[in-house]
Amino acid sequence: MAGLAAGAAETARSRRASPRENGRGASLSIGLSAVIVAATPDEPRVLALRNGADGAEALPSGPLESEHRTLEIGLRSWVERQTRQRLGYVEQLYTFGDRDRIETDRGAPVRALTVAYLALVRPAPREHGSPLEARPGGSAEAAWQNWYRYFPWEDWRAGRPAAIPALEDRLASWVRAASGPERRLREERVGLAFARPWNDELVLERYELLYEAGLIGERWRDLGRPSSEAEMPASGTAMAADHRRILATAIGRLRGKIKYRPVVFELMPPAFTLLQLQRTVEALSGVRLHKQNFRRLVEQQGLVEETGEISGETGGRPARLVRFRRAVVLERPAPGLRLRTGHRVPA
Amino acid sequence: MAGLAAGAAETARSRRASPRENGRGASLSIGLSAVIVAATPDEPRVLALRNGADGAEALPSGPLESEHRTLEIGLRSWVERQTRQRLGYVEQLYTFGDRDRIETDRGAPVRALTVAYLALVRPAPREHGSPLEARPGGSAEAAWQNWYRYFPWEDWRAGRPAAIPALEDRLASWVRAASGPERRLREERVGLAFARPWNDELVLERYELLYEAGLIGERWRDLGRPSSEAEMPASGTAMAADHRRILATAIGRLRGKIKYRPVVFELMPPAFTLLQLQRTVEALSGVRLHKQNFRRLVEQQGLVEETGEISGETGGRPARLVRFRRAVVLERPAPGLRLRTGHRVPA
DNA sequence: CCGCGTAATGCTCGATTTGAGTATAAGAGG
DNA sequence: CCTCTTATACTCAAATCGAGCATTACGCGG
Repeated sequence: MAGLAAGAAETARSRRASPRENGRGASLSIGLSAVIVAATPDEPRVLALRNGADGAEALPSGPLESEHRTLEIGLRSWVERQTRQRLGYVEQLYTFGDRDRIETDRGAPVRALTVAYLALVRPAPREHGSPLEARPGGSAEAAWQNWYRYFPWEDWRAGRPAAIPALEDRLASWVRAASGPERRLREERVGLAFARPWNDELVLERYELLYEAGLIGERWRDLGRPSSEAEMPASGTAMAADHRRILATAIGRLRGKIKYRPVVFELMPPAFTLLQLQRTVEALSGVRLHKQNFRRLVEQQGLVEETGEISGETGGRPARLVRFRRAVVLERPAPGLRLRTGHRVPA
Repeated sequence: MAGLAAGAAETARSRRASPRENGRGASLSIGLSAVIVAATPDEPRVLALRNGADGAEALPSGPLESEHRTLEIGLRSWVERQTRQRLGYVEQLYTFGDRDRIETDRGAPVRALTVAYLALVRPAPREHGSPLEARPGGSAEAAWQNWYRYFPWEDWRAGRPAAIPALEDRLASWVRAASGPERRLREERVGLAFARPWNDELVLERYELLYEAGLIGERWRDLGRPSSEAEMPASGTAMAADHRRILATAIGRLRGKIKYRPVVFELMPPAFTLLQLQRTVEALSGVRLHKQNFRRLVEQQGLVEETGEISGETGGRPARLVRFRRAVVLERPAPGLRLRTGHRVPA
């Protein structure tokens, strides 16, 4: 958790503010990047631009400008200009600043500091359940992408992903390639990240392992060596710079957060059925859930309330439409703690 | 959670790198700040410098330098130079960057971006249980401070803090001072942040409410108006710039994190008794815990293991000394989730 | 109108976990 | 040996969980 491994990237990023001279001779640029997430009951989606400097897909990003009062405002305005997508829920993710996160400004190297954000958007009503528009409007290059395109090993909804065995094989040899304490360390990291039962939150940890083991395209690009496709079985689509690492951070954070904050509802339409909710959670977390217990949880936690309406679109028996019950935020301290009241003394 | 309220501060900060010109005319500086936490069974402590520009206490901080390969390395080196304190566990907290977080460089305003970190340090063996050295060595101005000095309303270990009634009174009038939807909003925010039962994690939310309501010294300083002490009943010691906000962020994060990650152990000596552990958790979270249930939790979760030794220092019957059981990280997905395995289908 | 297929919803039930105690053990100090 | 203080064991009802089975209600193809 503490500290991300260094992710090198000499790829130039477009649209940055012109860099400033650092008193000590190096240059510095500050960027804002956004992981913009939407979801249907089938697919978790992220907004990507097709215009990476090297043609790779990229996250919407732009420079911090002085007229932006706060970082978040800067981000919102950039995103809206770039993708014509209005942002609702926004939270700061992480600030990436390794020295080797370099871009070039007219040939001069520039240290790139990027403050990354996670944003959740609600699909237009008719889109929930049907595919989202591929083109969210605005910049012609912005498109919604199923995020498992970048992380095929993260989707366990239909059972163990086909990519896993090959990846585990390669990881095992990567472990064997080391010796002594380093080997034990690798062993432990792999064991934790790929343990059964599957831990859906370790998205970043898995990405970093695969990166270090040379199973991620970006790794070879960052090293300046050609990537031999054969070496990377089903390792997903590459992205510009370290955007895939940022995306991994976002997915892990979101998967964790839905378990103790009612953030899923930021992705749901105003009214929905319990199965739609369940499928959306499943899409995000990449695992299947037990239907009856899921509804029991949602209902007895008071997360939703009746709208009184009925959906006919189910394909089976019609379902009640419910909506998010805002009051729950005032009632539960934060659904799902450790240290329950039983550990506390009445005071 | 999404977005921090703007925290203004025209106080100059010392020891920043010289600012760089921003293409658009404004200047920018990047700082690293550290909330360094230690704990005894009695007191949660934070390392503070006594040398704020206006004499206020400040968090250790310094500029990002180009020779630092990563932000975290830069932070560590700064802290070690400034306080002679070696850092163990370090995690990035938040990046603060409101435009009005300004410092001045020879008269010119500079936008200050600060990447804040949370660090946990283990006291020297003999210090756990006895007071920490006031002077951690290194810079003569660094001193450990009980963090409740800055947040008197956060310590409920001895029952409702004396400061609370006055603060709630003042908050109630602040709520009444608004009307319409703004009033309802304030009402809800206060209701949530100060609800019974007390929610120990809402440290930042409470600080921001008190700040907005004018009950925090920094507010008046930031507005450039004299703070009438009478208006601020028991509102704690002020800090330089927005350091108290950063500290609030850190405390809230730490209080939340101990509930699902074994981070407390980063603050414990190698061997300790269960009561020492309990008291440390209580000191951090500011609430008292049920002794028997606390031990049951710790033991049956497998968080600790016997050392075989016995402590004589208890004041009562001698206690077993235990140590953190590292293996727990490999066993439990993350002690304390929602969505237990019962919601998952075997796949 | 019947029988499927597909979902929605209801309900059960043993196994754990929790919340809140009570009871007993083992030192130190007088 | 009495008291104070803390450690540690054990209890027990209530709530929650994990895993199912059973029933209901549409649309649709005959």
